[in-house]
Amino acid sequence: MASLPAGSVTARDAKTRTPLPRYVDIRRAIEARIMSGELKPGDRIPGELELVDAYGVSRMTVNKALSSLAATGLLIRRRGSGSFVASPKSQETVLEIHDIKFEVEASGRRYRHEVLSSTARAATADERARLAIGGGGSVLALAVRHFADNQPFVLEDRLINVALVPEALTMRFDEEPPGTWLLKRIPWTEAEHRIRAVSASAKTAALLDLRRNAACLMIERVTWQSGTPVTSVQLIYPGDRHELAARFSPAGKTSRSR
Amino acid sequence: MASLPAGSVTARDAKTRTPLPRYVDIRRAIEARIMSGELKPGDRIPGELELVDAYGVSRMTVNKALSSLAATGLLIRRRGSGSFVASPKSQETVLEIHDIKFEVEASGRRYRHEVLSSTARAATADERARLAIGGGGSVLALAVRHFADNQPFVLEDRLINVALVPEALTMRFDEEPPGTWLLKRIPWTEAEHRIRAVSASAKTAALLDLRRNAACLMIERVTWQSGTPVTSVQLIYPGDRHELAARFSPAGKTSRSR
DNA sequence: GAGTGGTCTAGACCACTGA
DNA sequence: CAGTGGTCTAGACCACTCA
Repeated sequence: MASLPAGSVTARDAKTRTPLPRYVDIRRAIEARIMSGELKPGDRIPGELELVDAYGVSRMTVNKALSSLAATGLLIRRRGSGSFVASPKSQETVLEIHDIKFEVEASGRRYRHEVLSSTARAATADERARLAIGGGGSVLALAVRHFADNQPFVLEDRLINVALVPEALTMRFDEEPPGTWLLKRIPWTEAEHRIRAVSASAKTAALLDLRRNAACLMIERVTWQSGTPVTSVQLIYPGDRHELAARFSPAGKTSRSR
Repeated sequence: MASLPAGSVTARDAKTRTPLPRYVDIRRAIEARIMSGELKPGDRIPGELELVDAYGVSRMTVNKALSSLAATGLLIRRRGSGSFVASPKSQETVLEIHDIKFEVEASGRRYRHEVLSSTARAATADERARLAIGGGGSVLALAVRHFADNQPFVLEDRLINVALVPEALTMRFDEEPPGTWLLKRIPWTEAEHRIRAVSASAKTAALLDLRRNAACLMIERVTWQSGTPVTSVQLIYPGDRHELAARFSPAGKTSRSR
């Protein structure tokens, strides 16, 4: 362990309940050097062995600190050459998209939904494109309206891949909305979200109790299970009654949604 | 090392370039058991020591596999009791929000911007609220219009905390838009995004070359550096010309934006 | 070839949960 | 109490990069 751990024995003994793990200390120290501008994008940071000396810990511990910094995109690590401060190319944020029932109830309002239509049929060309399933596939198409305290909250337009979830055909979805049911029923491995703003069509406006052409937030999501499409859903929220919020810090995975 | 590693020596020797790390093997195996429905939300998965036996690896390796599953939210780990399959409460997705110049050029279009106005002044009450700075703070308020191939692409309305970034006052931002400059200049530690749909005001519509009341996607972002607000920006995109897209798989951090 | 990061091991001590 | 996960160590071998 060479000489003494050089300067920052850090605030471990500052009577935190359980002292911070050493790797968190180290991670924060490096973060701070980046945030302060001492280390700029592209700069090389000390190698693992140097940090082992500097902090008096084992290499695994340093590695854990650096790996977690790399995982959050603050560092680029290159085997054979070193670790470098990443140049921030984008703001990343974690969007947490909740189940609608959960979302409504979390805001203290009463949840209710109604199934507007439910049709099992061969997928149209358009639907095959949305779900990315081959020809001959059949789908269950559902339209659902969700309410919060009796006010229309969101319109749901959903396709379910019947080949993968045949039980869906026997469900009526009047107790539990299809999204909630599917979430419990089928674990997903991949999801793709698209978010955009659209003007309410006459029909949408009527169902959501809006003026025609009112701005709406549209979220489209396609969900796969190991490459097989499970479901595709289009959610239309009244623009003035809903927002997506996400908070993100590269250090500690935080996020809040509403 | 007890008896032989039980069954799955896995596909390590299946002539992949570099064989998969063992912890990835193990992570995938457990993922598969969750995806297949064999393990359902709330179920307890084998303890680390059992997995050590089952896979014939050291405990650190098992720990790495399980920790990464916990990090992506597939598992809940509780010291003293065990690891459990998480009940998916939300769809999480990583939204990658790029610098506007980068975004436009990535789509193969020519980028251009113009500064519509630039004012340094004491923050109004409203602005103090947006930026969450105390009274007496002063801000640089900027309005910028961004173009893609000479078509209006997005309107930017930005406040910069002058106390933190005084150099901003001397910048004219006609070479480089303020967002790009700030991103390089000030590293951020926290960001909050709000996304909603709004109708274009008369002024917005004129600037973006839209009908009045056209649906627009509005992204608001506040950025902090260790608790101090850096900048707040409001971006208004024409709803029919822009969408946010994000792809996410819990296993391997992927995401795509446009 | 020296230095880097990626992975792995076989131990260890601890804090916490549950019976 | 025995079992769990969280952390840590002091080694090790490897693939890779760069001078």
